[in-house]
Amino acid sequence: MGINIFDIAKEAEVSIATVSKVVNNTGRISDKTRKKVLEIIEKHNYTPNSLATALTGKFSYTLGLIIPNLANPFFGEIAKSVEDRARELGFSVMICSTDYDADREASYFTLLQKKRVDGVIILSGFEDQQTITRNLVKPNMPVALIARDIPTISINSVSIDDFVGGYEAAKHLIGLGHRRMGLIVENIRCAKERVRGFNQALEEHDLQLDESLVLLGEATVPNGKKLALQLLSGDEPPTAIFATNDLLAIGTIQAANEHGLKVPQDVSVIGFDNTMLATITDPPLTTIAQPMEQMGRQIVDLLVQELKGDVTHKQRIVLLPELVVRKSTGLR
Amino acid sequence: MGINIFDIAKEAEVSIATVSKVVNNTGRISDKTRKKVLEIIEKHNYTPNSLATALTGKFSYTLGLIIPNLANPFFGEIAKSVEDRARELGFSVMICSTDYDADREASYFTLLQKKRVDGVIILSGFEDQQTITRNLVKPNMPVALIARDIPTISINSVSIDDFVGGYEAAKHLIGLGHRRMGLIVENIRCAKERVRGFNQALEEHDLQLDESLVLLGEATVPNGKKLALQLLSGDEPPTAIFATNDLLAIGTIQAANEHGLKVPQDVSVIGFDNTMLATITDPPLTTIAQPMEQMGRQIVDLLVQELKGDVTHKQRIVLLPELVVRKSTGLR
DNA sequence: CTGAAAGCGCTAACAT
DNA sequence: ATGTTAGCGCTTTCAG
Repeated sequence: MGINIFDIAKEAEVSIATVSKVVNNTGRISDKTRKKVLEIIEKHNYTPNSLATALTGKFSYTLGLIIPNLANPFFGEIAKSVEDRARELGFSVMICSTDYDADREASYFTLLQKKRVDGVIILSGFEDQQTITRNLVKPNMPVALIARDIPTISINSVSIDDFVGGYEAAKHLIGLGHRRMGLIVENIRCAKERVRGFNQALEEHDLQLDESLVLLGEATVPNGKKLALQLLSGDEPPTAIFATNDLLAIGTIQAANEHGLKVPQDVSVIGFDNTMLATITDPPLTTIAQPMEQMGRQIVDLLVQELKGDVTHKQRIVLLPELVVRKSTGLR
Repeated sequence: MGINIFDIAKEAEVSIATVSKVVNNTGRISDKTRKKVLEIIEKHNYTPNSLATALTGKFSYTLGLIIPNLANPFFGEIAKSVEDRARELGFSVMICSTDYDADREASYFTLLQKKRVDGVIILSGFEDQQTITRNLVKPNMPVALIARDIPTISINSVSIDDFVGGYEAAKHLIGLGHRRMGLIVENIRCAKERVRGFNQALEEHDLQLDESLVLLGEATVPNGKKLALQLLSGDEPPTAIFATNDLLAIGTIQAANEHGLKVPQDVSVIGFDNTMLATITDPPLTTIAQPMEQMGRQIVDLLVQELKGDVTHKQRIVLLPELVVRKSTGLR
């Protein structure tokens, strides 16, 4: 194949060690030889084989990112930010879409080990403590969690305070005069935290959630629509609906429209995430914002610090979500 | 670090060659030894170091994907489909976001070479023939283009017929009685093809494009809005606007709303791509659909065929776009 | 059917 | 300041 370190060494009339040293800027090399070697390198457009480098050295400078589905803008934005930051720090990222398939998620663990990535960032579809613990912590591979958290294990993570997010959502709705709320909830742990926070605010106002207005389901627009329709066509429909992510909220708006209800006049809708989707619906979606950009950055920083050994203790960074008021919520 | 082929060989009381053979199912091994080796492998959860394998063997089983911005759903959907198919074929994908930065795009070429990926799929922000030719074709690295095409070089590619897409858009609008059209065009070659197709349909109907109604700009929602506002507040505003992608079209709908115009009663809007965004706007967007899923699949197939040497001749696959009529276009 | 040994391209002690 | 050499973990002839 291509040209290698020996070819350069020979042509420059030095040893491969010397070439290696000028390439990596290590050891002491006279300006003269350095220049000469650099010239030959330039001339042949030589670039070290990082597979060999990784095999020898400490790092492969590659990170794995395990994520449910890139086609979902929430994950897309996070992936983008992870890749951006990784690149700044000199790491490439290998991307693994699980499509919410637990087996696939597990098999990626193995694959990433084989590929000798230096660390793995997980945005799991589940929060199956078992899978993660068994597969990654055991082989002693640096792992970091993003947007999900497993409180029981010691692991670097960046997430938001879901409880507060739910709390804020409820407070906003209550402030607008709503008393009877419907919930559309994705079936994952963090969504349930949001519901807990929501409930807390309710209780503080002596309000109580009607359990029959809490619907669980997979996070897609059509599914949000289906569930919202169910909510809206009941005997005593809610005057406001909290969906635990933007996709579900958008489905809810669609359902309202289809049901002949105006948002927000007839029913208020509030989402969660603040993806770009929230800005393009009509009406634009009031939602609880997650700082996706920042989360991606920080998780990479944490992971890289860990694997470089800069920092020995693990961190759990919890960011605070923020209410973004647009036009989908209004006075009761 | 971890356990390696020697450890397995020792414990199984065979040579490393034997272990290698059972792992790769090559050579002839007695069932007895095979079983024994497999047992030890299982016991220690041994998994070969793919860096070493790649260093020796022919393939690294890794592909590079160069793409502008994962946060854009169009790219996200393509990335997902590429990753899915790659995985089915046993390849991982290294993802590289260029953010429409030519330097960054170029530097990724080099990086991917160093990492010894087996091939690269490019969805470039530009269609700078130079960059691609210089950096990839020269070092003899298999490259495939998706959603973009460079007619002048011999390279595997999957794209759609942009000309036909534009033609269809115009035909649809003309059929609805529109005569005065505005265009919002992303400043890349394929978008201009779409405009050419659009023009062709116009000419066939003895219509002529008013050049002052053709605006160029970067493909973002806010920018689409800005440009559309410009179009809409002119002396003789168009009755229909063709935006060369969904993002721009969404901005256009927003501009219309803000300008007090109803879509489609006062102005029709048609987009391009058919991302999930098109379904959630109000009104839902009429658009020209690209089969993103299929494009991703096919480009991976093409690239893998090429690098495995299964197929020697290059292919240029051109898919046909399809008009998807929703609610953003109506009778003049 | 199995094993010895020569690489793959590079880094990092250790000499010189 | 530069070179020698022993790995890194694996595949693959080539002998036996």
